Amino acid sequence: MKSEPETFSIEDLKNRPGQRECWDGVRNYQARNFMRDEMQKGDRVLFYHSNCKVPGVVGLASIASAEAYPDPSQFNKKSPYYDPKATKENPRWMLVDVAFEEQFRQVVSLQQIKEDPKLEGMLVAKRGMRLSIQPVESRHYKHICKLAGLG
DNA sequence: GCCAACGTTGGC
DNA sequence: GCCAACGTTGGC
Repeated sequence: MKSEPETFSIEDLKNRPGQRECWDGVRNYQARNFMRDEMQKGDRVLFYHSNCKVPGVVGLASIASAEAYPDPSQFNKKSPYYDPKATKENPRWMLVDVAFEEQFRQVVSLQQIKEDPKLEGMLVAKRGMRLSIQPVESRHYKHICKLAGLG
């Protein structure tokens, strides 16, 4: 899951009460569908910092909600994520809660990901891939953890 | 700050 | 339903 650290960083997640937060503001259907249809409580997440000095995976999180539920910010007129076409009866945007697990001592940078043959095919390294939530293959996940120095 | 790639919008 | 125009993402 990608986030711009200036907006919401892994440190922010770590410092939230209960070290968890709802992943609001996703306004892309494909990303929404991943949260709604693919994610289950306890699933591990690679936390990725984008649009920053060293983009890359900065730590681990996990899915903390039993299932996806409507993103409250879509109903909030004061929110930058407000969606006038969404109604409570027919919400358009769903989210999951995410819990902090680990912060890597060192970022596994996008450049590292691109250069490592064992990470070949990772979506995040593909040209033009902007999707903010992406599936990660188990072998890629494991290798990222290894690079980060985790057992 | 540039700009390529992509997603969404809306006129027709 | 096509597609041009526009807005956003995000690496560089």
